[in-house]
Amino acid sequence: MPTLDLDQDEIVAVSRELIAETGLDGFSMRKLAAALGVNPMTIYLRFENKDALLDAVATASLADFQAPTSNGPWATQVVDLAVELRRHLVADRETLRLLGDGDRLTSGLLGAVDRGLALMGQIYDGPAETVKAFRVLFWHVVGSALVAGTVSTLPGTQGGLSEAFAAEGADYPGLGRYAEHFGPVDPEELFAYTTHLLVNRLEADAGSLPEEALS
Amino acid sequence: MPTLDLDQDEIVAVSRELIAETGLDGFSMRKLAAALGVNPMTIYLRFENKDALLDAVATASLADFQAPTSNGPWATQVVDLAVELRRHLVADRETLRLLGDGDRLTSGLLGAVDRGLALMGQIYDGPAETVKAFRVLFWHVVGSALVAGTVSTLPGTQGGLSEAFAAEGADYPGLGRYAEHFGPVDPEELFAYTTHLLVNRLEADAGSLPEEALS
DNA sequence: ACCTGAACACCGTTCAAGT
DNA sequence: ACCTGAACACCGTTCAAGT
Repeated sequence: MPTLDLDQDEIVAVSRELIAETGLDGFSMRKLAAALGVNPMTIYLRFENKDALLDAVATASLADFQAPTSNGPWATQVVDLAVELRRHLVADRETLRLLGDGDRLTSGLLGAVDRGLALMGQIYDGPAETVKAFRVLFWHVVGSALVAGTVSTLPGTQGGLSEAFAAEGADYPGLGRYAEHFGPVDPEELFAYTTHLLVNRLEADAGSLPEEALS
Repeated sequence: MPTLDLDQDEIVAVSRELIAETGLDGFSMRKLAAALGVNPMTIYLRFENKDALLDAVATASLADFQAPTSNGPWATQVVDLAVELRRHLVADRETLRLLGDGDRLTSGLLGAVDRGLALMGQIYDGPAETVKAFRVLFWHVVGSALVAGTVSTLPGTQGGLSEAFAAEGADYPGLGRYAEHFGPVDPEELFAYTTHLLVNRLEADAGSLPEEALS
C-alpha cells in the first residue's frame, strides 16, 4: 500500500460534508471530484464504484456513535441508549438511507449493541431471551429513525389533516369522531412514549418468564 | 378535460408494473414512455414532472389496501390490522420509499386509520388517549415496514455475524457472551412479537388511566 | 506506477417545431 | 389542440492514452 496524496479517509470525509450540504440526491462522483480538486476517475482508483464509496460513508457515520453510559434506574439507562442512538441516526438521515444491510448496521454499531446487550442481560437470564429483547428495542429504534428520515412530516404538523379527515367522515365514521384530535405530533415524544411502553413490558416479562404467547 | 388516449390512470398503472419489475432505481421516464409506446415528452402533458408521477404511484398503491375486519378478541383484531398493513407496505416496498410526507401516508390509508381508531376507541375513553395509542401502533407498523424495505437482510441471515462479534469480544465483553446466540432473525416474527408487547401494554394502560409517566 | 481525457450509454427536462 | 424531435445539462463508468 503506497503512500497517496488522496487516501480513502479524505474522500469519505469530503463525501460526508457534501452529502450533509446538498443531500444524497445532489451528490455525484463528478461533484465530489471537483470538491477534491481531482479528476473524477481518480476516485475510482480508491473505490470500486459509487456504491462502495457510499458503503464507506455509512460505516464512518455509524462509527461516530458513542453509546451513553448513564447511571440511574435500569429503565432510564435503556431509554437513554435508545434515544441517543435514534438521535445519532436521525442527525445523519442521509447516510441512514444507505444502510441496506442489517449486518453492516449492527456491526457498525458494536458499542451500542454491546451496551444494549449488557442492559438486557441484567434482567434476562437466558441468552436467547436477552438477544430477543435487545432486538425488539434495537429495531424499534432503527424503524423510528427511518420514519423520521423518510417521512418528513408526521400527520398534523402541516395542519389540514383534521379537515381532510372530517370531510371523509361520511365514509369513515370513526375518522369524524377523532378528526379534531389529530393535532401535531412531536416525533421525539411519540418515540419516547413507545419506547417506555416497550421497556416497561420487557421489564415485566423478564420477571415472569416464560409467558404464554398470544398467537 | 378532453378525452385522451393516454390518461393518468394508465400511466400510473404501467409505472407500477415497471417499478415492480425493475425496482425504483431502474425506473425512468424514458423507459416508461417506451413501455407506453409514446414519446417521453407526452408524459409531461399529464404530469408536471417525475416527482408528481411518483406521488400518484404511491397514492395508488396505498389506496389498494383493504383493512381487515376480523372478529375475535380485541388484541387479535389489532394485531391482524397491524400485520396486514405491514404486509401491504412491505409488498410494495419500492413505492413505500416514495412516501416523504406523513399526511399523504395517513390520508392514503383512511380505511386503516379508521379501523385502528375504532379499535383503540373500544378500550380508551378519551379521544386524545385513543389517538395517541393509535399513533403508537401506526408508526410502529410503518417503521417496521421501512426497516424491511430499507435493510434487506436482518443480522444473522447471512451468517458470519457471530464470528464478527466474537472477534470483537476483546473490546466489547458483552458481545462475546451473546455472539453465538445472534442467529437468523425472522423479521415477521420479530414484528409480531414487538406488536404483541405494545398491544398488551396499551391494553393494560387503558385499564388504569392515567398512569404515572416514567420521565 | 499513477493519473487523466475522451467517449459511451444513460438520465430529467426545455422548447421550438411539426401536424 | 395535441404531440414530438432535437437539444441541454447532467449522470456513472470504461478504456485507451499520457507522464
